[in-house]
Amino acid sequence: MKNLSSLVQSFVLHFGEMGSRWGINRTVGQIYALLYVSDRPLNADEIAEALDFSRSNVSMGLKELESWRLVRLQHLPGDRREYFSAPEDVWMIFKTLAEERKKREVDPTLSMLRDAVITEVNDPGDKFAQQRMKAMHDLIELVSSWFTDVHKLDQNTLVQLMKLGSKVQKLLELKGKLKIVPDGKKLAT
Amino acid sequence: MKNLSSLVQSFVLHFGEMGSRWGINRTVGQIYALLYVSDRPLNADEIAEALDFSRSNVSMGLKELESWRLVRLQHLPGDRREYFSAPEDVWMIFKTLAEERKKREVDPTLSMLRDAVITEVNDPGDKFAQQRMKAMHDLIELVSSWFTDVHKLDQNTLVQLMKLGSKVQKLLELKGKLKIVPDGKKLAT
DNA sequence: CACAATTTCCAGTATTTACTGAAATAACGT
DNA sequence: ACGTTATTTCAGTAAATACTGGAAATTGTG
Repeated sequence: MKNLSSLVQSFVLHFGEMGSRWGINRTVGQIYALLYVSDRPLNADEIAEALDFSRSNVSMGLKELESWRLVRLQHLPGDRREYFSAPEDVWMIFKTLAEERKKREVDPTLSMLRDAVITEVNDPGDKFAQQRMKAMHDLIELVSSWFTDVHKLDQNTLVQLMKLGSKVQKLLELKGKLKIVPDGKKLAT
Repeated sequence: MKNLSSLVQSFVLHFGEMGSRWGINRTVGQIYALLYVSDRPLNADEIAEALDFSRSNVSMGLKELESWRLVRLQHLPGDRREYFSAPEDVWMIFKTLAEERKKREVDPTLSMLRDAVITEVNDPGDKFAQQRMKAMHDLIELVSSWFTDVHKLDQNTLVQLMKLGSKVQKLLELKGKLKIVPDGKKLAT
C-alpha cells in the first residue's frame, strides 16, 4: 500500500476487513474506500499501484462496483484511460446501496415465498409450514414496499423523518384524531 | 435431505443458497429455515438427519444461530437432549436481525469513522478525505440512531407507519403547520 | 462418584472463493 | 489498416472457508 497517508490507509483497510461482512470481498471494499476519499478520479493503474493489487484484480473489482452502481466512469481530456470516482452525495450512495441489496437479498426470497404460499397442500405439517411462510412473506412485503415508498421522498423529508425518531408516534396519534372534512380543511379535535 | 416435503425442501434450499448473500453459510441458512417451518422443536440429531449434515456441523450451525439470537434452546420433559426452535413472532425476528446486523456491520465502521474525523491532519489530501469521512459518519449516525429510536416503537405503530408509506410527507407538512400552544392544545392553521 | 448420553472442539480434508500473469480483445490515433 | 496503449478474460494457483469424524469435555442420572 503505497503513498497513502495513515488516515486514508486505516479507512481503506477497515473497508477491506468489513467487505466480507457486507458480502463483497476485501479487494472491492478497498477499491471503493480509496475512490471514496480521493479528491480526483483514479485510473485502474493508479488503484493497482496504491493498493498493491494486480491490474486484473482491479479490473474485476471495478466491474463489481459498477454492477452495484457505486462508481462512475469518466474520461479526462487528452487521456484515453478510464477514470473512476465514487459519487459525492452520501444520501444517493445510501439509497443505491439499499436498492441493490434489496434487489439481491430480498426480492428473490419474496418471489420464492409468493410461489410457496399459493401452492396447494394437504399434509398438516405442510399447512403449518405454509402458514409460517405466509407470515414471513407478508412482513417482507410490507417492509419492502415501505422501502420503495420512502425512496420517493426527497432528502429533506427523509432527514426530517429520521430526526423525528420515535416522536413519530405522537404524530401518528395526532393523525388518528384528525378528521379530514370534505372540503379539505383539517380540524384538530 | 430426508423426509422433507417438497414445499419445505424448496424453502430450506432457498435459504441455503441465500445464506452466502446474507453473510452466513449454507448450513446455517438451511438449519434456520428448517426450524422456522417446523411445528415442534428439533434436536441436533433430527436436524442432522433431515438435512444430511454431520452432527458436528449442526452443532456449529446452531451455535452461530444462537449468537444471532435467532433460535431458542429448550428442554423436553424426560429427554435430556437440547431442542431448538425459531421464535414465532416475525416482527421480533426482523428486529433481532436488524439489531444484530447493525452491531456487526455498522457499529464498527461508525467507531472507526469517529476516530478518523477527530484526528488532526495537515495535508490537503487528508483534509479532503476527512471531510468525506465526516459526511459518511454523519449519515450513518443519523440512520443508526433513527433505527434505535424506531426500535422502541410498538409493533402496531410500526405497521401503521409503514402502511402510511410516502404519505408520511403529508403528515410532516401538517406538523410544520401546527403550532403547539402553551396549554397543550393543538391548532391547525 | 462412576457411567452413559450428549454436546463441543479440533485437526485434517474438501470445497469455494479470491487473485495473478499471460494472452486475447478492444479502443484510439496516425 | 497498422501499431500502440488500455482493458478484459481466463486458466491456473493461492488462500480462505466449510465440513467431517473422532476425541475430549460436559451434563445428567442412578
